[in-house]
Amino acid sequence: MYAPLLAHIARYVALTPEEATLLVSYLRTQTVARKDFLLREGQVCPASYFVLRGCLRTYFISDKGTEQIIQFSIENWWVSDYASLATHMPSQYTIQAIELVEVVVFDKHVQEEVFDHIPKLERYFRLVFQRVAAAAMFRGKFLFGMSGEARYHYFNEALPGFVQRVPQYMLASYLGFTPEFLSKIRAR
Amino acid sequence: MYAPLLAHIARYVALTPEEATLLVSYLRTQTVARKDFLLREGQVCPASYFVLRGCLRTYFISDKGTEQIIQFSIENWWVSDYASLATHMPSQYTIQAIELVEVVVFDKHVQEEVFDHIPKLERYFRLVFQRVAAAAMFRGKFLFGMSGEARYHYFNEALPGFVQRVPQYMLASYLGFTPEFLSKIRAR
DNA sequence: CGCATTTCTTAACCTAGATTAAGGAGCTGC
DNA sequence: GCAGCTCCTTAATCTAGGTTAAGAAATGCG
Repeated sequence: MYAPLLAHIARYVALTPEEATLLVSYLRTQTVARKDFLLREGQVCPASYFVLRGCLRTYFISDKGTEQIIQFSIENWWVSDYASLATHMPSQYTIQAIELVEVVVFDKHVQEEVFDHIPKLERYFRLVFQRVAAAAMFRGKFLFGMSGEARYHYFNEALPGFVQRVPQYMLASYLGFTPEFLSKIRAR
Repeated sequence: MYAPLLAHIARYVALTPEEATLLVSYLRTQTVARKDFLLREGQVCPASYFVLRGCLRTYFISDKGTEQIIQFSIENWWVSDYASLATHMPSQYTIQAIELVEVVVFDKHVQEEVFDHIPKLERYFRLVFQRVAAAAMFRGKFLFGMSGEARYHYFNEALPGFVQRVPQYMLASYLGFTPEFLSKIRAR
């Protein structure tokens, strides 16, 4: 049940069996049905989530009422609204399951205790977030450095399985254009 | 010289005087003249930098040969190319001073030793990067959720001093449109 | 299995922002 | 102080992608 998370942690830091057991005692898992929500706009984000299985999307509602996806989260990814988590402000984002999803829940109210007891996890999360910082830079390059059509082709070549896995209208939203435009690209 | 950095760290973790002295012994400062570079495209990024004074921009060269800014870094910000730092691959970005800049240099080759000796810094950086993750989500909302003109007005109201501080053509690049379009917005 | 809903495609028309060109204002360096 | 460079503005024209509408295909549920 927690094996994928422990394996992921092991890539960065070596937990002793005692530390692993202790960590697991603070965690729980949650299953989210397709189309169900991990976080709804207006809620205070209560936890960080590690994706064991499935795919989630994080989106907000634009002024025009459309759903603008800013990230997908698949297996071995951490997902949350970190601003809401830290400040207890209501979130402006929605995190929804695109397919049946299973996550490990790392509740906010246990996080400090866990870090106190297992300081190695500070390092683990520092490294995880450092990759997030790198990915943010890359996404900037991706969005600004390529036309919409170029972004689609790049993404399709880099992650063909993923492209098959999500609805086209969601992919279009994430890539920054409309479903109609994506259809036009694909028809060329 | 290092007081702003130590003050920034103190917001997140309490270092003992010994830890602070030890940390400082691993650091150095660097002054970068206006228009000079902290990192050039093609270099392996050698350090993380904390901005003591001044402003830097991180950009890449687009296919059209234009400079596309993905971030500015002002006082109390950490800046680097985290992908290059971690992987030793040549960076695809350039980090350049917009005005005279002074930074604290946290060299890659001392980082592990520093974290070993001062584990509290793992927490400090975890918290710093967690804010970076939150900022990345916000930037997604900002870029996708507003028109170019709305982005300019929002930014101008949120950070008027900053808008005065950087050349218009750089601001336009960061906000995702051309200098001519920015002139048009301002003329309305 | 049928029907309702969701997803995708197509195309005509529209527009936010890009491109191009030209010139003025401000700044910098000698 | 002036020449050259950098920055900014203006406007005509163009285009990448948006909007709107309609309908087909796929999916899901009872």
